[in-house]
Amino acid sequence: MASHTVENYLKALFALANEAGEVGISDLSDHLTVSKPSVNSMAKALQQDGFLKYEKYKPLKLTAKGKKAAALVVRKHRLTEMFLVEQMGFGWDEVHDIAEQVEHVKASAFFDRMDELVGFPTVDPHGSPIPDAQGNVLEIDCVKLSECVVGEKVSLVGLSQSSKSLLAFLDSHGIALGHKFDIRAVEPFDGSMTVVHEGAKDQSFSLKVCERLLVNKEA
Amino acid sequence: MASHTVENYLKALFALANEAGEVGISDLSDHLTVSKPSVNSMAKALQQDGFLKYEKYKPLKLTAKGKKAAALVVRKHRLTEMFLVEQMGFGWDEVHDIAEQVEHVKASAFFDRMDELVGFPTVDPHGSPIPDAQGNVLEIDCVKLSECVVGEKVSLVGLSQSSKSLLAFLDSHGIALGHKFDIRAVEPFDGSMTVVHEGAKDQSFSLKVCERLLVNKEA
DNA sequence: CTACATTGTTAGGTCATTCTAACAATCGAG
DNA sequence: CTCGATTGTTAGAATGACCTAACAATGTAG
Repeated sequence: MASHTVENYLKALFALANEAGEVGISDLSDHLTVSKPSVNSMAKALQQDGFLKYEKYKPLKLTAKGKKAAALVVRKHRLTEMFLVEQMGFGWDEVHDIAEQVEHVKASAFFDRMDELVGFPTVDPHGSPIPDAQGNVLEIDCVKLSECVVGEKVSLVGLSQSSKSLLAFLDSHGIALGHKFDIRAVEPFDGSMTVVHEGAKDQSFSLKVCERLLVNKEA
Repeated sequence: MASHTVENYLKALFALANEAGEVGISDLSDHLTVSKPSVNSMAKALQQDGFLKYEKYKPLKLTAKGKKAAALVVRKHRLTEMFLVEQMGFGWDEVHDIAEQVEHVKASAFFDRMDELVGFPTVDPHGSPIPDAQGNVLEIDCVKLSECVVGEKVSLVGLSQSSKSLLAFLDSHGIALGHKFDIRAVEPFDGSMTVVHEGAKDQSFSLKVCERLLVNKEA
């Protein structure tokens, strides 16, 4: 089985490919806070093990094997997050760091049982899809709130790059997954948006926030 | 914090000291299935970090710091076992291997929450005491069943060196922690014992089994 | 008290993972 | 197209954890 370290590289590769398309050595280096030469040599090792297609000066590409291995780590991570929230009473802002560690546990029975106990969820507490046991990821039909226009009614289905501070922001504004928003205004100057939150009070979000909120247009 | 490996050495040192008193390099080497030179150099490293008192050719001795660190790992292990049985529906024979991995998770909030959810237990599913958050271990008042004599009434409070096969044996004989036994006979030839199990049916156990059953005489 | 078995130590080497320093390739702006 | 910035690569070394081979100390049976 892949080491702790290898699993982290795979996970990073997988995540970066999903949001940025092409992944370079530097991207990984930044994301994992590891030097570029380290990434370089790991890339060669991963290629050796068939996880990665790597050619000098070319972007890194996970093979099918690599994608599957990565997806299975992501599965463990997200099932853990779900379990931590649903069964252990943690807040959605607390679970990432714990899951980051628990995901490296090998015993698959552990995760299968979590899956069962939380009722075979398809998304984690931040709305990210949970890959199935074969490593298949169900794509979620959503767009960034920032790409929506005035008059649209949308509901929050997920977050892009959720961070502790984003989650804290959402909590402090009473926002949770599934909430509905009517888009009232988009400020041309800075891209900030004014919306009606759950048919009740008006709120205004900066572009930075709107780019992180993934919504579904069939509100 | 101590690495995964260091935690395993500490745990082994702790366990061996509790059952054998003196711990030598070879004991650890056997227990961890690692070569003696490896143990030797790790001993020096642990000494360097203040976990161990080590002098050439002398038995290994955990320092107070070492004992505490070890106890905290044991705590995580045993809380996990308890959680796996009580909250996740695993059998007592399945939890050791999973806990062996989960115990290395750093996030203490994770274990504190387990502790809470299973009601702050003092012993794990095999009757072994769970150290408290400060690393103190409550000694359990018990003796081996093999040390008891005819006529005594005892109850099972724990197991010594529980293994998958011992647990399977107990399961197949319907024996669980808390069950009561009246000692009917002790066979002088091989030390096997005949007992009345839970006031009902007679059962006979080999010496090997009796040495693994820890009982309390105030049945 | 010697001899052998057990136990522990040293020396030296491997592998995974990381680093820094120095250099090379690529790409975009002008 | 050339220059400089960015990005990627090589070389070389460190660290933690492990190994085997060879040797040294210890302790016990006779």
